[in-house]
Amino acid sequence: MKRTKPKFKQIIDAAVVVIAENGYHQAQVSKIAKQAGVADGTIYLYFKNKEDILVSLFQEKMGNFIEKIEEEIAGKQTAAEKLLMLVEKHFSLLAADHDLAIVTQLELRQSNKELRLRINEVLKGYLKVVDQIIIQGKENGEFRADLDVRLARQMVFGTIDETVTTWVMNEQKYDLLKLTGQVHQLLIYGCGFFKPNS
Amino acid sequence: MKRTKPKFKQIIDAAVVVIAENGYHQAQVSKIAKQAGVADGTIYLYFKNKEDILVSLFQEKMGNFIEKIEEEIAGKQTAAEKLLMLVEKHFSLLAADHDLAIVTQLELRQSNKELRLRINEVLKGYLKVVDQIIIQGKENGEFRADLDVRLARQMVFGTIDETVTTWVMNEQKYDLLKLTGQVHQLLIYGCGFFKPNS
Amino acid sequence: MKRTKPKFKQIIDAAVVVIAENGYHQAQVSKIAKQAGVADGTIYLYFKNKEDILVSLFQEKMGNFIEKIEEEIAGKQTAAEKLLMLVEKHFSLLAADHDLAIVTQLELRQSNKELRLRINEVLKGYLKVVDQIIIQGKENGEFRADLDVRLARQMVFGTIDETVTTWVMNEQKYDLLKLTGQVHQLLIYGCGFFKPNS
Amino acid sequence: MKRTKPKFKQIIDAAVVVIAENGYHQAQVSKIAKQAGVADGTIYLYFKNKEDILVSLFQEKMGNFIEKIEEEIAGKQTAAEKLLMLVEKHFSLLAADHDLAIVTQLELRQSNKELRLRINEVLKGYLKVVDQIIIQGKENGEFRADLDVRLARQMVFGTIDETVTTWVMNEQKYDLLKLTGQVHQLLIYGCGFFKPNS
DNA sequence: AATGAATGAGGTTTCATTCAT
DNA sequence: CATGAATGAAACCTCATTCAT
Repeated sequence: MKRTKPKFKQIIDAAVVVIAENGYHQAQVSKIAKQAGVADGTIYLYFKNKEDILVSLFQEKMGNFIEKIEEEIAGKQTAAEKLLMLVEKHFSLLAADHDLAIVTQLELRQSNKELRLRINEVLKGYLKVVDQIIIQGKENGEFRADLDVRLARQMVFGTIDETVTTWVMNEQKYDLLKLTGQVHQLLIYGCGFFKPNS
Repeated sequence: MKRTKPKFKQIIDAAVVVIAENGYHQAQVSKIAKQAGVADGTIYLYFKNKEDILVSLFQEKMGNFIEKIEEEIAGKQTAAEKLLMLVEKHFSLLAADHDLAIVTQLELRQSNKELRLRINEVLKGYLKVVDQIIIQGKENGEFRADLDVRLARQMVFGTIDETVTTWVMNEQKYDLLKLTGQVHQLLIYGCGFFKPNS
Repeated sequence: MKRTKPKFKQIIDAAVVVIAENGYHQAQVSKIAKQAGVADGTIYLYFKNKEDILVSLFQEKMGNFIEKIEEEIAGKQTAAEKLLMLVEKHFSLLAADHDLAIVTQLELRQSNKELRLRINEVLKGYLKVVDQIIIQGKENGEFRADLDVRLARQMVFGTIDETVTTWVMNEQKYDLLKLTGQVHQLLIYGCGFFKPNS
Repeated sequence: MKRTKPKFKQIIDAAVVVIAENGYHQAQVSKIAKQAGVADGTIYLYFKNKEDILVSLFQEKMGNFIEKIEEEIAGKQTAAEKLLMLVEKHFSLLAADHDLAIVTQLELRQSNKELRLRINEVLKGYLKVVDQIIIQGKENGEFRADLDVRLARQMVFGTIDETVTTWVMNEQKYDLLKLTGQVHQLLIYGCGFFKPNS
């Protein structure tokens, strides 16, 4: 399996660095090869084409991402606690890797429609986790019974994503992790966690 | 004033159509000129360069957008009513122009960093409107007093944007406008509109 | 006759200024029109095309040039005196019009082969004057009998031209006119004015 | 070192042929590539841009030029002999390569100011050689003590250059080399080689 | 497995010239 | 006579991908 060979990860990590430093449109294959310490042609022994590098990058990094979040969530009971963990992990994982944050929030979004569709495929795993939390919340009465799962998921992902993007665009000047509590509150209130005043 | 001449709008509208149909990277100036019914060179009598077409497109369309929303909002009293109008207008304006929706949600995001920075400048006007609503809501007690304005704004914009993007990516198969009420509810609950159950 | 109308000269003078200030390749017809205070299209009422402006410019300016030199030379007796006057006038006329000097020595030489051939046609009048001086010098014994007229003419023109070009390239920092005597000496010595040592 | 690779010279030689045959402004990169038998893109593995081809062309050819002349001159004793050798080599090298003569005397002069400045840098090496000959001539009494070195150099270069240009413009119909003796005589007389008659 | 020299398609922009007013 | 908005052809350069070694 190619994906397990050392050069596979080596090239992906090089891609993250090169894209973060130079931007998506200035991340030529030759630059990535140089950063990875291999010849241009070697890239094509591990990846079908340039798009494949980027999709693999997202799969690899986001795969880890989802796995870690699922592990942490498994240990929590309530939907609200799970959501808190999700936000915290989402923030902490990106805050821990500045280059990756730049790549996922800013640079990779400049890719063409086809590539973004394939990236969205990868994202679906993450969105399913969110859906499960919301469904659980509705079932056990934490959240409103009339909550639309898809819309709630869009609020959760949209809010988290917009928060991280704003943080990256502000050059990560403030502490993203400190926002966890307030963002979590926005989300669970939006989900009707506390019953509207009766 | 160039921006008032008929060909200025003519070229911008042509750009929207061409980008929506062919994608950002396949929207050559010659295609836009052909669609607009002018010569390639004529484009450059009205725009400094290709980037200027795209920025002007955004300014023109989003400018209208913000103006219309501000007008409608002015007639409303409460922050919740204003937010409802904002969501409704945002959805209805994009639902009314399928091509424009594709361009703003998917295609224009592929532009390079410099162009996106200039687009963000235009967006700031929109975000200010959101901020004002949130501030009013906090002041008159509709919203939580401990609500962080910036985070709330990010939730509002992130949720709306994510909702529209999902709708566009699903090829606009369902009625975006029908989501208005539920999205609005998510947002005002998130803002603590109804006091947590006491 | 078009050439006598005021706008004809007006446009030519504008061309000299624009070319001197912007360089040959940045001297667009529209810039010349603006400098001349006329519309772009008006240029084409007085000149067949852009090349015609440049050839006319050279004819007009160099025509004056040759006329003035011929007048001055007519009053001199010996070939050596005539050559001195030629050098002096050549230097003084270009030193008096810095823009024209830049245009003739640097900018107009960037024109294409065809244009340069037409410019050379105009130059022939000047070269004939030089030839006549050299022939007279040979006939009356001032110059060597074995002097090749064509080569001598090339020395005269080449030396004067190179001197002026160097002066222009040095941004006209020193006094060109002060070189007259020494340049003259180079030329008449080259022509064998003083008999080789016997 | 790129400059030593065979394709470097191959492309430069192709550029000389293409420019000589088509003229400076009709010498597209694609034509040069075709003539050199390489792909368009290959050009850019050896040259930064089109201008770099032309500067390198001049450096390469004129570099050889200056080297050869310096070698030949080293074997001569007097300034007059050295000057004779300079004229002879200058004429013979250009007479031996008709295309190069066209390129250096006519076509390359159409280049823009920046390119010509870089070409002039290369020329300075040639002019230094001339200066040294003149200075030697003055020191050992061959030439006039009051000879201005800079003006004399301008005469030498101006005369030689004008002679070659005229020969090229006359389509190289006559034998340039046969002019060597007479041109040499013009130059050394101009330098006062034979004392003026006393 | 690894290399890296070579390939070649494709698009933005300028500007001389025209012609309807 | 004069205008100036409109035209449209034409070329440099980049970079993902290949393949002989």
